[in-house]
Amino acid sequence: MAERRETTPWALLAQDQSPRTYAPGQLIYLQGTEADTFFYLLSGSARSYISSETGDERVLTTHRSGDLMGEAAFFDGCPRVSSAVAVTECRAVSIDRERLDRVLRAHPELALPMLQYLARTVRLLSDHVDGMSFRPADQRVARYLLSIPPEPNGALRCTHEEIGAAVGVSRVTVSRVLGEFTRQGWLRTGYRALFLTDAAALRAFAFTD
Amino acid sequence: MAERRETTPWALLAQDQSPRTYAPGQLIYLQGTEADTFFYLLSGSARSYISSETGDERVLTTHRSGDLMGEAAFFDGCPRVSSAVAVTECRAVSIDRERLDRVLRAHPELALPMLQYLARTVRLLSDHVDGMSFRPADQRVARYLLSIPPEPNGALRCTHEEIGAAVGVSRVTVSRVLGEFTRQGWLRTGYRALFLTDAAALRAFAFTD
DNA sequence: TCTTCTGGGTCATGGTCATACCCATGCTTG
DNA sequence: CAAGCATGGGTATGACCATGACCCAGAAGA
Repeated sequence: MAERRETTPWALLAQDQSPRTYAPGQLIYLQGTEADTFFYLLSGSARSYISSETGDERVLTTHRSGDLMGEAAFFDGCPRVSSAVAVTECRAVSIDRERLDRVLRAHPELALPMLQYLARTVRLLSDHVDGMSFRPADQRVARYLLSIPPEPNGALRCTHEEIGAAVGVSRVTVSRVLGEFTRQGWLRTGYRALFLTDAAALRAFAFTD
Repeated sequence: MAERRETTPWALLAQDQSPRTYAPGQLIYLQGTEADTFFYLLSGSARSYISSETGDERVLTTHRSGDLMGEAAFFDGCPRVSSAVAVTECRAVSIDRERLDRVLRAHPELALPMLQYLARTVRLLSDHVDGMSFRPADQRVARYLLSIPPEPNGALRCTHEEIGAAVGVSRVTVSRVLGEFTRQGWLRTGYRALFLTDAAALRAFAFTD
């Protein structure tokens, strides 16, 4: 994950393109709409999620600066499978077919990293399927906690609702599970923040059968 | 789906490669192992699935001739996320990094269809996540039935176990759901086969909220 | 300061589905 | 034709988790 923070190959895509700024909470693209562009996120973070007709949402991933967004739907030419919203203020350039063709013709070596990037998305989604098929709610929560990049002071800044949306359980269940973890001495809760006090134990729990 | 049956761009990958034959049930690659090749399926069909430590299996997709297999793990260089086994007798060529590099250098126009193919995999997995997050078991089963290519006589050749593994429910639940569908007059059951007697009604059920 | 809002904790209730049995049926092989 | 085995189907039980309801605490805004 960390190596993606280096200069990405996507810089070539963004050349001469003026980025657009998105305010926190602003929609970047909407599930079901035509995907004639994809995005290269220059700064900020954004969430992509799928939503049901009843309004339930399932967060697929949180994109950070340097990531691509919406490439999958773009490449296979079908409607967007997910929506994306800015979490923090974001700057992103959008790339259309004409531009991609041009850049890819000029820099064919870009194809491999793009395939690699798309493959990572496949892996991410496979993990979701694996989790929902085989892991109970508490393990899914544990794994999600371990996947969040902590703040400098070690705090995991997230609400129960967010965790629930990410792993596919209700807010209530998250609350119950976190209570259990606290009782085990694996974490401590602050206001809208969590602190792992025994990450090793939590990890052991998360990855046992 | 049907257009994939035409001549695929992957023929270029297979040139001068001698295909290997897999007997029905034979393992093609194993979840968790290193992914130093991927496969181009020339004939037959194969299933890819993820499995838990307890032996439960979740079928992700059934590959047919003309498909690629195992590209995702190959491209991001991590262990295989799924296993694959031959369903019928299969012929497939395996492509390693050295060969891919060579072909891609000679035919850069191959990159786009590969991106497109990988993107379809992303969509497929997103549908799995969507289904498991938002759809009850009976709708998932209905959708799966509608997605099976029927035999010439209209029969859907599948066992309850297969259906269950594909949509992530137990054999028992499949049995219960199919019983309900039969009672509704939407389908008729034969030995190891199903016949849709009112596909329209089933479709309506499958795609209502 | 008072109000409002959002996030968090907890309960009872119920739905959904897995598990573990059991039995029925129809291929299949000796 | 018989035995054997795999598949299909039924049922009771219980685990798991969502739902709706309610209350509380801290933050934010007037």
